[in-house]
Amino acid sequence: MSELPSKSKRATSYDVARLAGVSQSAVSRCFKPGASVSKKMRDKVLAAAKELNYQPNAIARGLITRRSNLVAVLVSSQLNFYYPEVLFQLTDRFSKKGLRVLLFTINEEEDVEEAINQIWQYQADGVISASYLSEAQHKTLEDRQIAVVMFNRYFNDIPTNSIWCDPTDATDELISHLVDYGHKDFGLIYGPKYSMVSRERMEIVRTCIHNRGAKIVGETHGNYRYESAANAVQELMQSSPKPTAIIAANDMMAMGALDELKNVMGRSVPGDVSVAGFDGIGAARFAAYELTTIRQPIGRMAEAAVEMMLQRIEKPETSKEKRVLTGSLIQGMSTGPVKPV
Amino acid sequence: MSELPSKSKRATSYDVARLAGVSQSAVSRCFKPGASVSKKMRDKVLAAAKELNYQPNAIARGLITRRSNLVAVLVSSQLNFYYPEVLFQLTDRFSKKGLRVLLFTINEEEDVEEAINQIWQYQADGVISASYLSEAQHKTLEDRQIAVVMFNRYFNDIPTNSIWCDPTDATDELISHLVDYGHKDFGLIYGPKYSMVSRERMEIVRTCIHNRGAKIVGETHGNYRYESAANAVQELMQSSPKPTAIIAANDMMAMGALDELKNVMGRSVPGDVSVAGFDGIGAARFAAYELTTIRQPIGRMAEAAVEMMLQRIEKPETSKEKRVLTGSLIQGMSTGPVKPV
DNA sequence: AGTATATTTGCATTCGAATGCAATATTTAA
DNA sequence: TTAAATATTGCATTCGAATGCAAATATACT
Repeated sequence: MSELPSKSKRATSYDVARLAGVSQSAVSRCFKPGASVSKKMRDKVLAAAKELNYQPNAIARGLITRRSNLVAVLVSSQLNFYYPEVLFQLTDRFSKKGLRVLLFTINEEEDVEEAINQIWQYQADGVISASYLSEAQHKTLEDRQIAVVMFNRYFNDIPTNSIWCDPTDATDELISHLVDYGHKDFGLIYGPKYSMVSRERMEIVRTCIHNRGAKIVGETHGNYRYESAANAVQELMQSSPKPTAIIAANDMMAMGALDELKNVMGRSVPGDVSVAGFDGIGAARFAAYELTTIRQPIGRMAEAAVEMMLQRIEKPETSKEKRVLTGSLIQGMSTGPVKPV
Repeated sequence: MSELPSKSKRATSYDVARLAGVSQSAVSRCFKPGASVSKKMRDKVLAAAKELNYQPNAIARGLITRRSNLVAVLVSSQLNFYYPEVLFQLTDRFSKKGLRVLLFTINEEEDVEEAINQIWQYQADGVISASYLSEAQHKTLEDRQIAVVMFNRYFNDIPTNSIWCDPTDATDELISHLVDYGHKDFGLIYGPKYSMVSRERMEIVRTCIHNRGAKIVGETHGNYRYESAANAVQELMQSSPKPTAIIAANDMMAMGALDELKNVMGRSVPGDVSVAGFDGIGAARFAAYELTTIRQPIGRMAEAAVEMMLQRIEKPETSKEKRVLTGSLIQGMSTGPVKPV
């Protein structure tokens, strides 16, 4: 008949217990899903909890249960619209499963180390990496019993829990379309040299091009960002013969390439040059681009990643798994027949 | 001489203390910045800590200090490139200040309630809201002593800690340019009805237009997303006289409007119609758009928000503050003189 | 009713680090 | 050299919820 509860001080399970006239353990059990509690007890406790605005303290809970229900998500902070899409998809889904997202943006290699430290300090239950992560760093996390799921990357040498998108079929479809359209000379824009995704995608592209009897007249690198495509295109257009089709390792660069061709170099797309990318980000569908692209099913990939993460957190010992979804070709307006000479 | 440390079990401050032959309190103090520790002690402890891979457990620390060093960030999950930019800027900066970001994506009103619950459970020290937040919800957070900083929004009726961007001068500059270019008939695309940002921006636009002796020939609403601009533009172009300049409440809609005009309706921009937006997002600078827009200094706003948040967390009692930065006009290629008839 | 069984509840302890206070060590001043 | 002042260290307790185990209560069965 005296304490004002929530105003100055947060109510604890003891406060609720006192008000409801039961033990603290009882309160705790009322907030634990499968626990053994009678209906009468639960009603009493929940009423008291409501009155005091009580919500269990996740910090205290985490301390004793050794489960923080936090998942760290590592994404690159570069201006590549792919990352926000992935991040938001993951976050929405984790929320629904009762996990909170601790966000880490990665600019440079060192940021990963710092993130790993923080992840360890905060006892995150798991990590989704959609960013660089060395094998050593991966191992550090595993050693510390933190579940790791790699999003759109994996290691060749060690088993990894990962979600991967296989663009092979869609790429073949893309290239054969282009070849059917009369394209024989291709220019390729890779992502950064260290990027496995880029290497893998472009390797498939190369193979398909050769299989279809066409050839690569120029290859260069960008850094996955829009701006980096401008130089790349300039360089490719120096080749002789000039490419009639340009494939970029992601949509951001494809958009940059398309803009450079149309708006700076005054070429028409797809009239003079066809352009295609990878990812299928939202912006690729904007009318200014209508990009032909190999789409990753980001929603389904996120779904799979979340599922795998829950799995790993529950049963850390089960063997590693690589889940592969397939990319699909989106036929946009940025590719078309070669202009008759 | 027996326990293997990190492999199966995480080292605690006690383990470090034992190895270094000191007390647990000493270990704790070695990890607290300003604490009283001799050099000898610190060296011994840090060496032991290193050997055991020890990092203080943020969860346990949070329990006793009542500071989680977590900041919740609420952003809308809609596909509007403005949010990721803000989010990443905030996250980068919070990291540097030793705060972790707990991310909440908001789809619908109810998500906010859930987020508030989680914030309470996780004892977040503060909340940055770049999303809906009702006065009642704001009050709930304040009552619970959680620092709240509103990003790009504020309440009229109650004092709020907020960061706001004032576009007045830049808008006046924009409109006067347009009027000088001969524009007399304006079409406006608002954001969603409930959006204060939209209302405020467009009110300024209206005022400027009237002050300059031009007139508004059509007004309609979008939902801030790219796609929503298509209908809006169709509607505006039914007006008579038709607008020669269209101002959208954000860049996403301006981009959508521009694309609808150019690529669907076959008008030239800025030849037939000039288009301008608000925000100054990265995509607005793409060559396909080169949007004229009123830029928010997102980096500086994020900086200010982080600063204010730290301030609030340290000294919750200091009086509320609204910090206003000014927007600036970016002259792109999407606006120009009216075509002579 | 009386016993056996199943369900609820409470007690006491635990998780890992921080901190006020007292005890000890070190430095300074005289 | 010694007393006084200062800097370090350790002890013991605290934060708030979860849980194994034992005690108490309810239910089922004969």
